[in-house]
This record gives sequence, C-alpha cells and structure tokens, in this order.
Amino acid sequence: MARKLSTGLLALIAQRFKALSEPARLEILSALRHDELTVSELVEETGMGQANVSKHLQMLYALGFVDRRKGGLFVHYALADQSVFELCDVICGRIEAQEKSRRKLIAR
Amino acid sequence: MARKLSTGLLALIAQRFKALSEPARLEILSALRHDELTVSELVEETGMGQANVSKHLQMLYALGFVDRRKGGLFVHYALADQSVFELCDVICGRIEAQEKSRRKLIAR
DNA sequence: TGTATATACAACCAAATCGTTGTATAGTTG
DNA sequence: CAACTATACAACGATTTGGTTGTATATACA
Repeated sequence: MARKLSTGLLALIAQRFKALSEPARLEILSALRHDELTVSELVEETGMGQANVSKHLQMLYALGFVDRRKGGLFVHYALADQSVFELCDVICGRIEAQEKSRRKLIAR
Repeated sequence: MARKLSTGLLALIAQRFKALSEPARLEILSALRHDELTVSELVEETGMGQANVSKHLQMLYALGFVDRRKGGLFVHYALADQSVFELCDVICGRIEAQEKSRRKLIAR
C-alpha cells in the first residue's frame, strides 16, 4: 500500500466501509453467504420491508458487493465474492481481543 | 467464522465499520501510520479543527483503534495495531478490480 | 387484453452525524 | 498564585441516512 493514501482514495475506501457500517446491509450480505436469493426471499429472511431491502441492494450492487441476475419476475442477488467475510473476520478478531482484555481487567 | 452471524455481533461489526466510514477518521489513522502524534500535531497534519480531531479520536479510542499516552500537557495517540491497513488493503483490492472491469467495459 | 406479482423508485419523516463554537479541565511555567 | 496551553466536552445547526408509504415498471398468466 502507498505510504500516504490520497484524499480521493480515502474517500473511496470510506464509501465502502460506510456500505458495511449498517447492520441491515450486513444482514443481507450474511443471508447471501451460502446461496443467492431473490428480493422476496431476502425480505422474508430478514423481516425488513421490501422497499428497504431494495434500497440497500441498490447500494450494495453499485459498490460491487453483490451481483444481480434476472430470472422471470424475480431478481436473484448473490455475493460478488467472499472478501466481505475476510473483512468481518479481521473485525471479529479485534472484537474478541478487546473482549478478552476487558475480561482480564475486570478479573483483577 | 460462524455459519450465521448473530444480530448482536452484526451490530458490533457494523459499529467498527462505521468508525472507518468517515474520511476524516481514516485520515487520522493514516497520519498515525508511522509514528504516534499529539492531538495538536494531528490538527496541524490534517487541517481539521481541534474539537473535531478530539471527537474523532474519542471514537477511535473507544473502539480500540488507537492507544493513548499522556505526556505532560500533551496526549500522544498511536495506532493500536496495523489491522486497519489490512482492511484498507482488501477494500483497495476491490476498488482496483472494479476499476479494471470498468475500463474493460469502456474499451469495448 | 386484463389481472396479478416482483422489483424499483420517489417522497417523506425521524434519527443520527459531522463540523463548529464556546467552555471546562488539567497540567505547565513564571 | 496567576497566566497560559493542550485537550476534552457540551450544545448547536446543517446535512445525511434509514425506513416507510405510495406508485411506476416489467414480466407472467388467464
């Protein structure tokens, strides 16, 4: 990685992080982890409103997190790749480490 | 990673992503990449207001992205670890791939 | 062709968030 | 002690954003 990230690149990176900063969108991505789903299936799976799911999907699609395939009346969405979960893994590692050190502090 | 991420964990993960979803905070982290800096130095480095820098630092500290050390009148902030840049690397990989496929589309 | 269904989209409101201004706190220095 | 400096914090206005409601579009089917 470059020594100093340009302001422009920083903005692009921030944009991606922002897409992942909403539990609703993470839930959608998580639901898509193992197979593709239609919008309706995502609505059912997540319990969110249809328009809401659709809006989140537009953002995830625009930023390349999901792929889209039209089949008849339905639109099938799928994960573009698994890198989202790499990111989550790094974050989870951080959370666990913090949790561990927090427990250690309390134990004293 | 677990097959299905719990809603609670999803919220924790989203919280971390949100901290990274602001260019100003990424810029602060980027400035801290190679050595620790005081708040004043960060203000100078980034051109942001002091109160603004301080507020962002509070969030980054609360979420464990930076460490804090008080020396006299100054408070020195440092990166807690380099994992932020792992995350940025994954994102940058995505951005480059998208850019590449975008160019390919236009070339046609 | 007419009806029904799946998805997208615009408009709206409420809540969250960014940056600023002003002030409080803590530590330093004369 | 008094003046000064670095940092944190509260409050405020402007902007953004998430979710909803209502509607438009497109495809299927009778």
